[in-house]
Amino acid sequence: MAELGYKPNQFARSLKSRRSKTIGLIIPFITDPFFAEFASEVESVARRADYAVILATSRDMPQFEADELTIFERHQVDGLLLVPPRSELKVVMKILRTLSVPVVAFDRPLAGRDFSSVLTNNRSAAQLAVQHLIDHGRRRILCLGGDPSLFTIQERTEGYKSAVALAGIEPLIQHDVGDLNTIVERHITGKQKVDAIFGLYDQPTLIAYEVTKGLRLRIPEDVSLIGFGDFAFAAMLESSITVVEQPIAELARTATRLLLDLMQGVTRSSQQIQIASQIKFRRSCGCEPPT
Amino acid sequence: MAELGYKPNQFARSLKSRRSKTIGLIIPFITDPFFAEFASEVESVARRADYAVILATSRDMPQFEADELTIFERHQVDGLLLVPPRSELKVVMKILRTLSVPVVAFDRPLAGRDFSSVLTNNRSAAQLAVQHLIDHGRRRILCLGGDPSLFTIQERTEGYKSAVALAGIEPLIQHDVGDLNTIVERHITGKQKVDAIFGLYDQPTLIAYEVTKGLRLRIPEDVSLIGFGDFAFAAMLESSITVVEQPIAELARTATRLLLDLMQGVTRSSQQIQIASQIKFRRSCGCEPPT
DNA sequence: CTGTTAGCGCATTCAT
DNA sequence: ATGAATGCGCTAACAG
Repeated sequence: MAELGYKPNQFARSLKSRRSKTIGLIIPFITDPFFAEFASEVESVARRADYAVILATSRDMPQFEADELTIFERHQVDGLLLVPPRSELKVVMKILRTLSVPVVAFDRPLAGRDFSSVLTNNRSAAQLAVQHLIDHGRRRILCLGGDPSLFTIQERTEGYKSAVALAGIEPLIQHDVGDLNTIVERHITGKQKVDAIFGLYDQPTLIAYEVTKGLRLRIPEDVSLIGFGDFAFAAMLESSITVVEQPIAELARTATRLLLDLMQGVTRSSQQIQIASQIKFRRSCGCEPPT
Repeated sequence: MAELGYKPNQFARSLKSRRSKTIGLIIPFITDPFFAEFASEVESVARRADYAVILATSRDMPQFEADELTIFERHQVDGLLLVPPRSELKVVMKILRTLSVPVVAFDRPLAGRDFSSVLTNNRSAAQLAVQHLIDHGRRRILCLGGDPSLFTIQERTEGYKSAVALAGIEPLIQHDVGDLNTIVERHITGKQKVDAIFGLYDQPTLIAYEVTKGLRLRIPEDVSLIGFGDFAFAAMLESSITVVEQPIAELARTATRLLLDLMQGVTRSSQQIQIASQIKFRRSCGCEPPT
């Protein structure tokens, strides 16, 4: 009979079943390549399970997030995938608790331990990366960039601290304060010259690279460089940049599947899943990677 | 009374009103910075008008697009914003016509002239950019990269052709065929050396830059460079890259507002809107831009 | 101007 | 097995 062009009405169906076949996705910025790839995978997995994805961006502002949560509440999403902003407002947590649908936090945990989360090993991966710089004989390692109020930046910074502490090296940390170009320039030309830089995310990594090259210093000979987080151009640069590569697609698929499982009652209890990031060896650390 | 925590049920409301307060957004790839910024603005404008955005990615495959359209149909989106894939399948056009909601095409037009669209002046902006290279005294200008089956690439290529034709210069076009690195290398070192490159989108522009720098040629002295489409790193590179800057945010806001107007019946007839891209002068073309 | 009611289209129950 | 009836929660029409 469907040949007569019968189309079930989703509204009526939802009214009855109380399910919208929709999941909500809240990320800080869709223009950040990390979150863009995340969103892309979420959408792909969700659609295969016949769920539509409603997108919202929080700009890392808890108030925005709260607004979006109420929108999702109105639209009756069946599940929620979100990257929590830096601080969890009471408002937000309250909405999350009243929201009667499964929630999975991505990239950053949610305060309460009763929420599921899918994270990567920021701390140990950062430690390994910095350890690698030390193995290359580096002793003055600058830890560069990042908003220290973000969970991931905090964790990576801790990893850096552990690595240098183990080697008896004094930590040297410059988070996002003022102009990174100037900061980098000061540290690679001053009397207390730095011989390696660990970029806490893609932006400072690239700045470190460009400033160094611009001052006619060699990478990795004069300054060795590793960044946290891969980015499209890292491999294309003349001295290709060694990075900690986060398995974004796998993280995203895991998070989405976990959410779908929770929604279908397959999994009941909340889960904290951690997936390891790996170092992607290229030239900037001092290794000659296999081609 | 709402203090007792009354929440209207969107399903029931939609069942009655026949409107979902939802718009559908189909883009080729959310991981493409151009479309990511587009999506970001769409979401922002839509939310201010109290509409939720359902995201779908077509991967530039008409079949994917058709699938997504049927999903949107089921979810009863009130309007549709899409970047049409290269060729319009009959299937797709048929669905679009049966879909009884307003449709706005973005970045690329839809075959039928009865669809609204918001585009930029790919052709004339490209022509101006190439003309600018010619004004810098360049005569051997390589037009590089891009899928020639895409509308935007075709238009930009036409702009290039017009500019060189006016100057009596032989066109030299290499679309995406094989390894761009090799192609660039051959063209800047061969006997028929190229003295300028026009990148048709960000990727080939950056490849042109890196290959040139890697071969120790100077930009802009040896090779002058302009790219179509700005990208985050273009301004950060040592020889900052002059680009045709598309007003993405404005394009996106215009498209979304047009869609909202169509949905609310404010605007009835379909509109073709074109917004001009501007050249963003930096160093790679040979200009010394004001700082 | 406030209060009651019918019906949106589906899914589920109950009767046949 | 197939078929008729009820209600999901809201909105709009209508009655008091």
